[in-house]
Amino acid sequence: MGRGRVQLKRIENKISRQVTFSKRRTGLLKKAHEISVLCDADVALIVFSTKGKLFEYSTHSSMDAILERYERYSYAEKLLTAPETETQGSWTLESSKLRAKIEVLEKNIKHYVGEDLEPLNLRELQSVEQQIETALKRVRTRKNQVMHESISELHKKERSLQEQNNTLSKKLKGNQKNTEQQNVGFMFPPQPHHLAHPAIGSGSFEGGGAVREEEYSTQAHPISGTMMPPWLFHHIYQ
Amino acid sequence: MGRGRVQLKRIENKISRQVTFSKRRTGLLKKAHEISVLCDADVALIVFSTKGKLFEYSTHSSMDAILERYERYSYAEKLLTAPETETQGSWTLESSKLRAKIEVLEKNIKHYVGEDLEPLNLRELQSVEQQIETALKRVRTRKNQVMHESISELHKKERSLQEQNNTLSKKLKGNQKNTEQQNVGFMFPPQPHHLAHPAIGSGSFEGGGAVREEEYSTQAHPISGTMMPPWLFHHIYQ
DNA sequence: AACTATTTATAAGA
DNA sequence: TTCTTATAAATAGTT
Repeated sequence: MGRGRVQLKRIENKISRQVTFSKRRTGLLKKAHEISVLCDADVALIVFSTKGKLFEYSTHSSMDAILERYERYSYAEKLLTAPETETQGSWTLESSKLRAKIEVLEKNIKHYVGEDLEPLNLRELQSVEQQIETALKRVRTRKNQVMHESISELHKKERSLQEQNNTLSKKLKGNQKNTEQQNVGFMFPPQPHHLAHPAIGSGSFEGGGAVREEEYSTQAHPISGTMMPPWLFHHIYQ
Repeated sequence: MGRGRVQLKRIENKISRQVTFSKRRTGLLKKAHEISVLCDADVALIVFSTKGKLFEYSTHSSMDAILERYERYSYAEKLLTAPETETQGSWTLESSKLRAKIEVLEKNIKHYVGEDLEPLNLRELQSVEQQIETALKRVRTRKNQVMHESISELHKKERSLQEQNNTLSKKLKGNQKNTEQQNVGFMFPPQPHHLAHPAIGSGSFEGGGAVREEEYSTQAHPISGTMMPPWLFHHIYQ
């Protein structure tokens, strides 16, 4: 798209290669974002320039989440694809046993992941459904717990800092009664990384009440409302 | 690009969402390939459809290589994923590696079943939750399908039996005009056990319509206000 | 799965 | 880089 066709081969001129890279990278990230929004897909895109600079885009569920999902998804396939070219005699037997076990485990996983459901009858489907529901409940419970722990830890930290703050403030007042302007406030220290999530780290979260899971899957975009498109946001801030 | 602009928001119509996904996915993969060739970049693209199907593209240096590079580049914490140090090729898997795989699979299953969640952090928990939700949707969709199939089959049977019944009834009337008391009705044969649900056997349900997957996640109650008892409702619509 | 009318992306030039 | 513009490509809506 542009003036003149383009051959699908490496652009030799370094400058125009760079320019093209910059333009197309923008376009690619944009399109990745578009398909993820329009079609409700999970997308992860990683691009390394020739020089080794990284550019990335990923749907709300962070890059790591998607990569993890990818690994899980492709893991089974890899195992299945792993060909049987056994040469060693001594451990062939044991090996085949292990393989059998793997097969069983994989079938199990497939059902948990909602694949290969065709052969199941109604009763079996219901059983699987029930199991999955239980699992979901457990996962949510655990998530809840983790969040509450984080929150109360933060509260604790907050209280302790406040105390310290007050103490220092008093000392300061006692020491320098004559001084007019006094610095009383102290900054909080930086939060540990795993708590630095915009929705969790910042206020606006009710620590007391029950936690509804929905709030976390719908990751509000921190900069929505600004002039910057989300696919660019990544380059700059992440 | 096309007839009419497109709003950057989820396409609500399922069919056109799917069509758009298919088209744009092709385009996206193509462009990913193009930039990698033209600009000599390393690209990894992962796309999961709404339904959880995986599509991927990666430059010559395999997906794993790029993901590893990514992980190296960005500080990485991976949990469920085994480091996968295997060299590709036609070689044999050693027992110890098989064991390692089994371990991973078992860990995976445990997570799907909602066990061993303690070591997972918030992000990982969310990822697991999302996967389980997807699985649940799939299982329910499949169950629904099975039930609809059963129902329409029963309707067919019912019609055919009714016809037969009528035919026999007519014959009987013609044969024995003089007899006062006549047995006209015929019993249905016993239903197969898994279908012997009181409300399914009786009419009042439209077996024909296609079932949209969305109906199961959005808890809309399409038939509230009908005569159908809630327990059946649950099976069919959830 | 094809067909087009349009919108987008982008190559080249400045 | 950024802007402009001519043109190639992608694709939304339709059949």
